[in-house]
Amino acid sequence: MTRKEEIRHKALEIMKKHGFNGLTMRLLAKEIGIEAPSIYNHIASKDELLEIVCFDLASRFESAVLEVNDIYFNAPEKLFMLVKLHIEILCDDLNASSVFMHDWRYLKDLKKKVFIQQRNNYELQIREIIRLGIEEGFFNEVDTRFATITLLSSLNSVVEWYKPSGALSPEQVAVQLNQFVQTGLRKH
Amino acid sequence: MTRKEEIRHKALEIMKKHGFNGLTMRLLAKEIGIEAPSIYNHIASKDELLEIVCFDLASRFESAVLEVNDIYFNAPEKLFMLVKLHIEILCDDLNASSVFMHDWRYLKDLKKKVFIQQRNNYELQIREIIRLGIEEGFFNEVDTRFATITLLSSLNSVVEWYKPSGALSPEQVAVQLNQFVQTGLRKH
DNA sequence: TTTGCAAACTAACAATCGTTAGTTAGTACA
DNA sequence: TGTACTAACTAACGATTGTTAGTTTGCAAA
Repeated sequence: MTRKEEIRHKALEIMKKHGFNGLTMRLLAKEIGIEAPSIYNHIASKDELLEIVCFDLASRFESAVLEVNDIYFNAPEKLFMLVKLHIEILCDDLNASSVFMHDWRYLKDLKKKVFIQQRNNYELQIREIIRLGIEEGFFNEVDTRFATITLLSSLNSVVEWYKPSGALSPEQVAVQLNQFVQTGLRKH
Repeated sequence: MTRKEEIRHKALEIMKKHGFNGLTMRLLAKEIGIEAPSIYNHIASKDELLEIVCFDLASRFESAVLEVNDIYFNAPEKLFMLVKLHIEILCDDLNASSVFMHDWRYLKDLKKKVFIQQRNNYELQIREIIRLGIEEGFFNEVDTRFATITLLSSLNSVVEWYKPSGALSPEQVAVQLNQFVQTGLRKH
């Protein structure tokens, strides 16, 4: 692992724990074992650390939904596939995912604007899957925006509790979440 | 509205927009039309502003779940009642709710510990409702911890999109959310 | 052996933060 | 009128922040 990678990795760890504002360059440096200004031999700014995480994950989510819309055909299947990919991405780096969820709001004005736009686009494509499901007669006639946001919140909660050391694989979590959002708690 | 109330109200507005760290006493003062140090004639500290919001809401949630467990009898009914009360509390002050969701992590060590404990207690009581629902044969045999966290995430997402000026009342939102978590997206 | 570069260092700057001290103006009440 | 209190003010403190400038060290290539 290069120094730059080490810095990014440690920065994510601290950000997950203390939030973006709780990450100080002096603390980050101390954890690595160097002095704060030395960090700037490897990265451009503190903001950059946040931007890279946010936009990297955003683009991965975007790829996922594009993939889903390319291949799978009916809406319940599409949704299941999306849930799987979404959870897979989240669990791939839980520190990054946590920062992505909580700290994107500390992006600077322009970057924040772009980020929100990407996120909205992701949401729109999920809405389309749900709309399709209604059209196909598989889903209840819910408000698609409402359903999408609620769905995503359910999925994203994974970053709050998932432990790689636990019993469930990301795939298994996805199956459970898929059941939750598709069939709900009630038996029938 | 007294000055103190005005300060708290404006502080919530700023915190919702910029987070706890984005709230500075100078900005807060400016928005009110006084100087920063004057604020301290009315409040003890910046931290206090956060603590009051967090613990006020926490205790309201706790009351709600106690009320539910006192009165209503079967699990699906209990759950519906809880969803209604939860959404009602969230929508009562959306600024406060947003801060409650995002900024509790900036509570100081001891306060944070107590807060997490209260939140865990709330979650535990909801788990109990779900466990009851499984026992009664109404709910699928899900992992109760998983279900509770997922459920709560769904409910809490309301603070991200609900607008009092919109078409839906909190009650109507609760009905939709209840349907979502109990019966899911799929038709049967 | 010399040169060049990567990556660390020390020192410090300018800005901003929450907060305190000390003071002043206005107002209600004795 | 005199007194006490509320709520504002100005000035400033001490700490912390991200970051820059300038320097030093070690190593690899010429």
